[in-house]
Formats: sequence, structure tokens, C-alpha cells
Amino acid sequence: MGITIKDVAKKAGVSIASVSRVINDSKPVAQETKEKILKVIEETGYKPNAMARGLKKNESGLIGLITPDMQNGTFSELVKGIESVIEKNSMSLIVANSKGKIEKELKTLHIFKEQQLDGIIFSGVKFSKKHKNYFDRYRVPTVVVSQKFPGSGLPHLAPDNIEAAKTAIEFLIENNHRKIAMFHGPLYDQSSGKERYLGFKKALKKAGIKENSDYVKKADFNIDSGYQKMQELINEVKKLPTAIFAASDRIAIGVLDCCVDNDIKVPDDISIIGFDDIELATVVRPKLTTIRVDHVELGRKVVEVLLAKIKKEEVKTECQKIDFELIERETVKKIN
Amino acid sequence: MGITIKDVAKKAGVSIASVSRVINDSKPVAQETKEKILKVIEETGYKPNAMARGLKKNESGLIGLITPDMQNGTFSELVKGIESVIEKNSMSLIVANSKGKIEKELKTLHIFKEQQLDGIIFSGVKFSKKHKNYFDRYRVPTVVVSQKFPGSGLPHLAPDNIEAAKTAIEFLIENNHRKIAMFHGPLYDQSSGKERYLGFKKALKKAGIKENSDYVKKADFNIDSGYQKMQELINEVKKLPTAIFAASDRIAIGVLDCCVDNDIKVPDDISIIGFDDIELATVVRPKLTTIRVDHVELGRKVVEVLLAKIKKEEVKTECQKIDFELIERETVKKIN
DNA sequence: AAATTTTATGTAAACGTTTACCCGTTTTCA
DNA sequence: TGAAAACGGGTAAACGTTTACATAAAATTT
Repeated sequence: MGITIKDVAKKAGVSIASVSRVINDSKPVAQETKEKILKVIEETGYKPNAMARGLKKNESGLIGLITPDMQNGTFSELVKGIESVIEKNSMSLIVANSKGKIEKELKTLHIFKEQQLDGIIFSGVKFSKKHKNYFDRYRVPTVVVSQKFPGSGLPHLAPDNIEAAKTAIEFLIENNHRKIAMFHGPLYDQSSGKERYLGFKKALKKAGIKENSDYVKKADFNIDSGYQKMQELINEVKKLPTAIFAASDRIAIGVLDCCVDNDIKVPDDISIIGFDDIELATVVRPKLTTIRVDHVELGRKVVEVLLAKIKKEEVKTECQKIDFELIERETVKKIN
Repeated sequence: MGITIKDVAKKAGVSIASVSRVINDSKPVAQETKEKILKVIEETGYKPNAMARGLKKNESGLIGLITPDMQNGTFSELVKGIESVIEKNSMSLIVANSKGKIEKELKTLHIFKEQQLDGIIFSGVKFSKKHKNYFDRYRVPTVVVSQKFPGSGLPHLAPDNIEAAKTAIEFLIENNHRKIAMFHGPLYDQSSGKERYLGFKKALKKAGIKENSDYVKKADFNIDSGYQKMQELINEVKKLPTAIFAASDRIAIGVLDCCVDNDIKVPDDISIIGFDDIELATVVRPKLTTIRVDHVELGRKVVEVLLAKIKKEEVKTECQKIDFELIERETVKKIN
């Protein structure tokens, strides 16, 4: 079928060893021979078979990414970052969408194991016993992104959610907001949702503001959920807060929608601040003030850590922090 | 290092052939032996090495997707469709982002070739001589998605852009719009941009409306470009059209933005209709009337065709059409 | 009961690489 | 000039599978 190293060797009148040596330049080969071989490779369009090579060298040149959600908006940035460094090392990326289902995650991990992936970038929602079993059993180099999985022993990169949330709230406080609501995400242990909530509490405490439990709601990270929670808030509460901190831009946009439908003016009647800075944030009117996390950089760093782990370098398992930045747009009112 | 078929065989006291047979159940094995082997596999957590298998069977279980843009909004739907059927066949998906750069595309194709991918889903912007050379030389099963590449001889799936565009325009005409503008995309031969433009012309002709060349502009498929072209239109033209057909939702949203900034009311002063139905379309206010293309289905069908091609079944190279649907929302005014 | 078929299993040769090991030439240097 | 070192390149053994072929045992037929 395809052209193999043997064909090249024969055509060039050398041994396969020599061909292999020039391909990988793993050992010196006489200039003349080298050129002969290169020419044949050029002519025949020979490409080494990665499976054979992988079998021999025990590496596949493949990195796998497991994500709960490709719709996410931050996903494509993350991948951009990942690809940029993966490519430099001439590896390829396999993506799999787990939809947040543990079963799907585990299944994908199995496939990845079979495919002999060199490393895995794991972005899950929850870290279960089953995950732990898996990672303990098959020791594929893995790094976790975004979420924290305590007890996994896996290195882990994420923005400093606590600090970032604190920054958002402090911004509101600086602008004289006192009645601040928060719509946080699911509160799994050490999840980004929880951390953002912690940051919220911390900032409030520091400013000596008492948390009002009527103003705190759990949402899922999507638009509909944001809308729904806002509607609940409007129905339940006598006096609306002056500002709402949403744990994601999607939630924030749902809130915004709901305000429009209820004739609540943003930011005049109520201020909103989001998290992530996805594309939607600039498309919506008024444009969303939010916390921007550099997911391209996140992607890059993740792969760097992963590569280090693959090379068996020592890698610290604590969280590495990614930069964030408050992006001031149009949804926060400066109160006098 | 890892557990191999040999280890399993030894532990179970059988030959590796038997183990292989129960893994693939390629030949009958006595119930008793089978159970013994299965037990050992269970205990050891043995996973067959896909590289070794691939080397032998000459297939990798990998499908590659080359896309110019993962940011696209339709991308994640496409992948969802692709994954759903890929998964059923226990294969995996490799994605690569070409950013529309031919060099990157070619490079990726080379990597895919090395990795012995079983098939390629190619979504490019332009089909060059170099692409042709490539596909002629390495005959990897490939199907093209979205764009049409005349002369490539590759099977190809896409929505019926001409009909879809025609439907959009006819909807405007039914609602008594006569002065209709179009912001189309790049007009490469048989590109989706061109086809949508053709549909526009066709509908106009059928209704006996003369095309006004001042109203036709080339945009790129993004928000900024839509904004810019709209601004040009406003500056250049004495009398604005009553409706604008944008070749993508992103263009449409740029137009919408520009209208807001110029105090043009949508849809009262001007109507807008988009194409794709990405998430943004429902987030923007007023919500965008658009042509929805079922990209999940597109993804599914693409893989089905690809799988057929991999199995060397005869596949027609003509375009296969994907359903579309006009989604009426809030940006088109019904004129009396 | 012998001859035949069926069934279950094992043996060994591929698949296309990389690489340890070997050997013959040439160069270097005392 | 001869011994040692350096160099270039070949041979063959792995890597972990699948599978054609062979063979022994069991089941079936005559």
C-alpha cells in the first residue's frame, strides 16, 4: 500500500537503518548518502508510519483533552493556547466532549489509554472515586485545568478564582455598592464555583458588609439559569440589590435578559458583573463588565506543565495561577 | 512497563492467540478458557495497545477534523454531530485549527498522514493547487464539509446555500420588502459565500426586482466586518434599503450594532436577516431572524459518508444537502 | 471401530519502525 | 609505519498486536 522505509532504503541503495538515521537525525550519516536518501524521500513522498514508530518508541505524539463543554466560549481560546505549544512539539490534539457525564469521561479515558496518548488534559466538573481509581491504576501523565481536584495528586492550573471574585466585588464596593447579590455556580468542594463564592464572601467581610442570604443563589453556568434565578430574586425580595455578581458571563447575560423583560434598567437600576469575558459579553447591550481570564495563556501553560510531566520532570501539584483582569464596560453604575 | 497481551496469556495459561481472539471475538474460544482470560484481563486492567493493533491492521481508529475556525459557533454543533457517530464506531476525533492558512492546513494533513488517520473531515476556505496535489498523492479518505471544492473529486456535504438564501429573500419579499441589500462573504468559486449570493440574485430575479449594486457588499464572516460595511452603506447611500440579508449571523450582528450606533431602529427602520443561527442570534436584542442550518445533523452525515468511504463503498461526490429552516424572530418588519 | 469432520488451541510470521551491536574503512597520532 | 580511534553503515532483534497455518482432541458419520 503505502511507501515504507524499506522502499526508500531499496531505492536509495542503502539500509533501512541509514534511512531511519536521516529521518530522525539520530546518528551522523555521510553528506552524500544523506542527500541521496532525502531525494528519494522527496520523490516518493514517504512519510514514516507513526504507529510503527510509536510502537517502538512507546509514545504516540498525541495529547488528549477532555472537556465537559465545547460550547463554552472559553473553550476555543483554551484550545488555541494548547495547540500553539503542542504544535511546536509536533504533537497532535485529540478532543473529547464528556458533557459532564462521568461515564463518558471514564470511557474516554479508556480510549485514550488504548491509543497510548502521551498525556491528558482533563477538565472535569467533579472528581469521583472512579476517577481516582482510574488515575491510580493507569499512570498517564495528566493535568487538570480550571477545576481543582483535591486528593487527586494531579497538577492543576486555574485562575485564582478567589482573588478574581474578590476583585470584582471590591470594584463594586469602590463604586459604593453595598447591597450586592451573587449568583454562584455549583459548590463542589474547591470547584471554581465555590472559590468565586468564597472570594465574594471575603471581599464583603473585609469591607464590613454583612452577607444577605436572600441575595445569594446557586445557578448553573448557562443563560437560562441566570434568567430564572433573576426572576426568582425579583419575585422573592422586597428590595432589589444594587449590584449582582454572576459567576459566569452566561449567567450574567441571563440576568440581563431578565432585567430587560422586567423593565429593570441596567446599569441604572441594577449593576451586573460577570466572569470569563466570552464573546457574548461584548455583543450584548449594554456591554458586560466582567473579569477576563486569559484562557489562551491558560492553555499554553497547561501544556507546558504536561510536557514537563511527560518528560518525568518534577512538577508541583499545587495550583498554578493564571492572570485575570477586570474589564470595565457598561453594566456597572458608579453610585455617589 | 504496561501490561501486554503476553502477560495476560501467561497469567491465564493460554497462548496470546487465544487472548487476541477473545478480545476481538474473532474466532470461537471455549467458554471456560474465555472466562479465565476475561478474569485475568479484569484483574490486570489490561488494555490492548492501539499502536500495535493499528500497525498490524493498518488502521488507527482516528478521524481528523481540519477547521479554519473553532470560534465559529457552528463548530461545536458540528463536532457534536461528528462525535455522536464516531463514538458509536469506537473511534476518536483529532481536531486541528488551520486558521484558514493553507500552510497550516497542509502541515496538518501531513501530520494526519503520519498518524495514519483513517479518514479526514476537511473544512477549508479555499481549494488550492497544493491541496489538489496533496489529495492526489496521499489517498486518505476525505470528505469536505461546508465549502465546495470543485475539481477535488472529494465528496462534500453542505446546506443548500442557494435555496436557503433564496428562502430568506423570499421571506423579505413576502413581507413587502423591495429594497434589499446583501452583505455576502468572500466569493471564491462555489464557496458558500458565493452560493448565498447566487440565491439572493435568483430570488430577486424571480420577483422581478432589479438588483441595486450599491446595496451589495462583500464582508468577511465576522462582527467587525458587518459593522464596517454597514457604516459604509450608511455613508454612501442616499436612501437606505428596507432590509439587509447578511451571509452570516456574525455579519448580521455587526450590522445590528452599527444601526444602534447610528440611531437606526431595527426592525422599524431597517430589517435584518442572518444565516446560521448561532447562539449569539438569540442573545442579541432584537433577536435575530435567521436561517438555521442543522449542523449537528451535518456532522452526523459527514461521518457517515466518510465511514462509507473508508469501507471503500461507492460514494457519490456530488453535494449532499442538509436541511435548513427559516427562524422568524424580531429583526424583520412586516411592511404593508 | 474406523474415517471424517468439527472445534479449540497453539506457533510463528508478519506489520514498519528504532537501535544495539557489529564490522570494515579511513583518519589520527606516536 | 603501525596501532588506536573515529566514522559510516549494515544486520537483526525488538515493540505488541493479528492471523494464516498447523495440530491435537472431540464429535460425528459411516
